[in-house]
Amino acid sequence: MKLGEGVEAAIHCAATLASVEGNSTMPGAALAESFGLSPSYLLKHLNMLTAARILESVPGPAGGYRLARAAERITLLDIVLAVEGREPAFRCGEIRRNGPVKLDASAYVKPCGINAAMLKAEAAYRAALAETKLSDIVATYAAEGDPRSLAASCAFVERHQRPQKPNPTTKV
Amino acid sequence: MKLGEGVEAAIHCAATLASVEGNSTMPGAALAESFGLSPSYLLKHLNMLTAARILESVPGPAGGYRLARAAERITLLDIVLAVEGREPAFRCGEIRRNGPVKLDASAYVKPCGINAAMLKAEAAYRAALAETKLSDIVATYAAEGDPRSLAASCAFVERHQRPQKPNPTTKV
DNA sequence: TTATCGTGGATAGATTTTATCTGCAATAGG
DNA sequence: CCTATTGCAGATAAAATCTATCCACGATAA
Repeated sequence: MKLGEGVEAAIHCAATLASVEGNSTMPGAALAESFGLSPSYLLKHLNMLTAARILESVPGPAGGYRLARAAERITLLDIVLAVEGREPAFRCGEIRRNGPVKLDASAYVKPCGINAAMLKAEAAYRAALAETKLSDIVATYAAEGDPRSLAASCAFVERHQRPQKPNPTTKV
Repeated sequence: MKLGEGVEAAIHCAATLASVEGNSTMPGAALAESFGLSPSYLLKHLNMLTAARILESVPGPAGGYRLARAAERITLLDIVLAVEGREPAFRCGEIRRNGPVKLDASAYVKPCGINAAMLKAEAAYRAALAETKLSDIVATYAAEGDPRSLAASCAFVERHQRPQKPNPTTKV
């Protein structure tokens, strides 16, 4: 069981974008630089977040990314599912049917108990992720993070964020 | 996020071995046949279970595998960790340090909040897995499974299990 | 018009997963 | 002792996935 590195990048980027003021945006290249990531590859993950309506993107110069809704309404589960996909980690192959004795399909109408137990555990995992909001991450960082790190992040955001024209159609 | 297919195979095999009487064993080839799996590959997973002291193996003709302890004392978590490894699914790459501004390491003594949140969710996952015992799986199967499937499984175990000499050193 | 930005597709290298085979050690039974 | 069966370790390789890069394209602010 393993999560791709994109999850870590996506959460960090989303947390950074939560610090961007108003409807300003931040270019993907700046986000990549902010965490020492490959820009081309990070865009793939940011794209996943955009497709999942977690981020909004603005093309053109002075464009970039911003949160699609308030950080209070974005959970870690939203981000993880957007990047890793919505399929459960445990996929039942129904190998119980593959024995030497072939039974009628009616013998397997009841769901596999092993699958049920695994999915139940995964539901607990997702519930825990759903409990943590992006705003919690940011708040914890602001409250407990090192002041130097905090100052550096704020300066970086300040330097790279770009104000947008008020746009009625995309306005929150 | 994905679990290997070996997990499903391992749990099914362990559940099957829970039905073996006394200290009898069942060969890996029989277990593979029981679920239509590749024998060579299944042995790899069974080996993981043996290394984790979940199964015991007996070499030689009339040898095979059996549970190393009672099914009541084996949880799904034991099996999942044995097969998939004990490392957490989310691995923090500390990308927060990789920005353009290099800070002293002392700025990062506090653990990354994102990592903490992800590991907390994973702890919930593991706790849920730890709550389910192998004996629960078997009991549910016996109580709710289709009688035909149940009968076929029992017959298969009956046919392939092999009694062992009483061995004081390995005795439970 | 130009330069900047996001999007999508093609591509390729690295890593992991899945699977097979072989030789080896252990051992029950003759 | 001999043989057949079984588990074990290692090499190997095919397949899938993850990571990473590049380029052509459309959008748009200045």
